[in-house]
Amino acid sequence: MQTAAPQASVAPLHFVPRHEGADIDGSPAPLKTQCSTCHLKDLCLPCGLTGTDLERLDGLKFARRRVKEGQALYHEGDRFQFIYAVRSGTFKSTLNLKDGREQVTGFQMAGELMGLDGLASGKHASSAVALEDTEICAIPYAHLSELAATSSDLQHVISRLMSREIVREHSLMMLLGSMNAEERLAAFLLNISQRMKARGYSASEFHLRMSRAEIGSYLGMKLETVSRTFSAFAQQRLLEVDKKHVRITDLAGLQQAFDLRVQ
Amino acid sequence: MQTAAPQASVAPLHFVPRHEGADIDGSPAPLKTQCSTCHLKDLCLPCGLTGTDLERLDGLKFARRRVKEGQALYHEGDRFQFIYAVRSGTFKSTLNLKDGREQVTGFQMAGELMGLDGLASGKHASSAVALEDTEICAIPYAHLSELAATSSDLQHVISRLMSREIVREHSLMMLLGSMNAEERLAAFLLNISQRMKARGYSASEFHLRMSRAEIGSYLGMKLETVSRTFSAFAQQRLLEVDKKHVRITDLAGLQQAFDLRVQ
DNA sequence: CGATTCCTTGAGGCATCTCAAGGCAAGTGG
DNA sequence: CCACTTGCCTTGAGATGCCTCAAGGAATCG
Repeated sequence: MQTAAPQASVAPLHFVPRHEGADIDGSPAPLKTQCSTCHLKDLCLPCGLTGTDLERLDGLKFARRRVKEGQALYHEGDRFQFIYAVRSGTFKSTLNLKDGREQVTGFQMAGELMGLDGLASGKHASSAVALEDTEICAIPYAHLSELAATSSDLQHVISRLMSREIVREHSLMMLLGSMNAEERLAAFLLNISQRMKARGYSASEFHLRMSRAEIGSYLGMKLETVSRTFSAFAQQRLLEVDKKHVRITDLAGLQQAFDLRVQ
Repeated sequence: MQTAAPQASVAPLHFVPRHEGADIDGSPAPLKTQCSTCHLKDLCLPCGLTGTDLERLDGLKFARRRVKEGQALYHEGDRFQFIYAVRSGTFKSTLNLKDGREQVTGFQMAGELMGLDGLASGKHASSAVALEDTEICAIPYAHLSELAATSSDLQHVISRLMSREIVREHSLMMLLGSMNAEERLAAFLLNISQRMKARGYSASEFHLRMSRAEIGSYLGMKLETVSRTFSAFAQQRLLEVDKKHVRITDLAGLQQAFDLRVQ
């Protein structure tokens, strides 16, 4: 699935086209990708910005790019140069374990940022792989950084986004540290549900882009346990499930399965 | 142990003295606390800064403060105003679970920052409690933010510190998601060992400031399991343990207990 | 010196893992 | 178009690692 051994990959621009304004597959794209007119602006980087700050963000030049299902956007160890914003589709972020297995550390949907972990050491600390055909914006960090120097509001937005990532991981630690299988899966589904809703999709019925094994890795359980827990929820009439298609029929009940532990 | 209900506490300056340059207990402190001359400058906020940037950081005015064992520096839900740097002693960061238990999300030692998670929403997302008598610097975020606007290097340092926190949590997720009890405790001890070494203390012999229950919460296991795993390591002659005092006698062996899984 | 807190250890239970088998859907090559 | 492969999911049965419950020891404190 990976196109290069994580440690061997050194070409920083491997997947990123140098020519702005065109997709990697050659199909035409807007000459200028602007944040201010993007339909994701309330979820993504520009979130919270208005007026001059938002206009200033339009000074940011970046490439849009398609990443096909199964392809990696970047690998663990790649040089950090870009922050990526998901335009469409879903990604997983993973760490590699010594024994060849992978640990999924997150799933990213439209409007969400990837790659912030690369800032610490200048190299990406995780890999990002598309779970379906996707489109992303590759934002040069150096350029974003320059721009942030001209606007404290923009700088604040970036800091806040990083902080949000920290908070997100806190709650995942809580999940991994103190919940049982049902609570974990309930928490996961409710989180997906919320994020779907925020993107204008149904909160109660959606298609999961990730496999049972990937959900399991993310939630710290085996794929068989994920499957059994789905079946258990179905039997409790909390949801209907057919492979990757999920319909939540009792949101309150699912909430309760999760709420038992969490504040 | 908590001096106020997490949600009820609203006074942002609750624990922070307004008069700079004096400790909370009235004992004299340097009139001006400067980063450039701090013995922790290579571990803490100034890490990586030199010359004019380091000098600029000295423009930052902040209070030093003692927090006694068991006292909270801030509570989950408190208004976010300061970033805190540990000058001496150890803290734990915790999240509150609905059932009254707590989840430990991290331990902070001298030179490490706390409170970055509060940026996301303007309220602290976790609580910080001293595990021994401690001293901290309370850095007003607004002020730091202003200063960062004048120096892209300083701004970069802050971003990098936040990124480091994200990376740290990634590895903890890996630990919680895919390791057994021995691997978890080995990883924990090796991490403490490294951090002690970085602070000029022995890497092989140290005093743990946290209880078995706190270690367990952090590592996602019960205190009895922590205790049993310590005993197992002692029996394998990897270390000697007497309550909170630990002496690692076979660092390589401990590495191996941990390395089995992790890259 | 009793109360309290923390740690250790044992015994038994249970949630999750492991191993295994089979079904279904999509892709592939004859 | 069909046989075959492959990937993913589900379910069962048994194993096991960690949890739960319980008791006792050691250190600390008022």
